[in-house]
Amino acid sequence: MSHTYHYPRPGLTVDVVVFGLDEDDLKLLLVRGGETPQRRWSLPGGFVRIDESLEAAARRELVDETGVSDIFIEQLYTFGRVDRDSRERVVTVSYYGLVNLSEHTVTAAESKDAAWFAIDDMPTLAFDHNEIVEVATARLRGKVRYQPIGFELLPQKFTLTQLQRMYEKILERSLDKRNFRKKALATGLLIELDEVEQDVAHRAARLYRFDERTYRQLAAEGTYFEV
Amino acid sequence: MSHTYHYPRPGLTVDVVVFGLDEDDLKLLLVRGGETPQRRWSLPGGFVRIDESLEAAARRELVDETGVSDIFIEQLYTFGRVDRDSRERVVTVSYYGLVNLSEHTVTAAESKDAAWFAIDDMPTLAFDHNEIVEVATARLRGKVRYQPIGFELLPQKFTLTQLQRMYEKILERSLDKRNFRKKALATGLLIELDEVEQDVAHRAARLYRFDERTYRQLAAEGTYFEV
DNA sequence: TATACTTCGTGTAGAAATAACAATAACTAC
DNA sequence: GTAGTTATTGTTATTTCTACACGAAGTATA
Repeated sequence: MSHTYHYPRPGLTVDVVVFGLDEDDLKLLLVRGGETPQRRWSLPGGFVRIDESLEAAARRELVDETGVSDIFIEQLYTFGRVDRDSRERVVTVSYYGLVNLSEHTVTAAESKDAAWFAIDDMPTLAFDHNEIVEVATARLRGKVRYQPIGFELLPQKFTLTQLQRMYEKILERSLDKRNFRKKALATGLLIELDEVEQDVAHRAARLYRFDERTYRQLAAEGTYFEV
Repeated sequence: MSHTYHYPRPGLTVDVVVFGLDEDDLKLLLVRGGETPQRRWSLPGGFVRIDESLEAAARRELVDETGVSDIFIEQLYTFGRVDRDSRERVVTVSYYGLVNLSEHTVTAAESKDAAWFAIDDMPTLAFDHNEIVEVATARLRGKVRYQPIGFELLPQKFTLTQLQRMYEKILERSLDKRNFRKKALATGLLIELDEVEQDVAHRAARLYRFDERTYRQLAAEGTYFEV
């Protein structure tokens, strides 16, 4: 690694693909700042400062541009095509994040030109952001099969039907109810609560919560979880 | 993404973790340039130029520093801890690569201060490079289970025993011979050749080669391969 | 040319995981 | 109390996985 380097440096940014789930759809958080060419919608993100880590930059930009804070994020991929931004050379480190829309009300969103879009009804984004979203979607689909990250999309207390719907929306196929419940419970990662859902016009379903403690134990042993 | 940005920019480098396999071990390609603090061994890598893609930069640095060219590489992870290089802020995009040591003779290596190290007998590396190697090893172990990338580590023509040894070295556990062979053949990704290995002091094993054509077809359909 | 040595190549049976399938129970709304 | 909606639960056939051992093929050498 040569340290005496005097050439111009590529710019370095972070961009965040935030997935949210509501009763209907898997959604994506986009912003429309004044700075993007053609005022296109784009992913929240911005330049990395000299004194902050990549993840810190991603969280900072996310709060600044959308008001969304304290969510699960994870690094996705780094995009560095020379012409990905027509104005100048910029390399971007992308992150993806998961939120449950019911508990995380994105209050600041509207006023700041941020909005949720259904994932299969998205505008053309600025730069290569559509490509980043595709990579993020593929990663989510792949990862959800062997790591229980999907819980980040649900409220703390959820029903097995909600859990199943979540998987069905991410994987884009329907799952057998009885088999799904057997497998989900067999992971040992669900804690059955003494509560049922409220205000439904039919038999109320039992509520469960994710067992983080057991998860961390199993994860440390390198165990896999599949659904 | 704010475009009017006048703060100092982090440096941007690439680093490559190259795995090689010989009869004995899984090995790693390291360099000892004059520029690293304490003249420690480090991963081949260097600054990204303004007019080249990340992968191009990784390949260029790899050739320059080790003479190794035209190998399989894939992006791994981007490391951006603020203090990962004590001299200045540098973010590095890491790649991992796979070569078969028998066919790829690294001629230029010795003269350029490059050498192969057995993966479980490595020196302390410069910067956070030991951490990068750990992430690369974990990725390789994870990935080899559901994508047939391991073939990059073998010569074009190989025996089933060689294939099995390769998996055993990567996964660090022994596999059952009969079950392994059944599964490997069942993937449909092996082409049986009309040749056997040469110059062995015992019954010679049949040679196979990897069926890239079939692989690409199956990969396009999103099929998984497990061993 | 026989004998020792090494690796190659192969099948089966029990266990476990997976996939397909529907009827009754609980509760709400009217 | 009746209609409507969703919750909850078990069995069986199929597939996949795991454990396990021996004769065949070829080389080396006495």
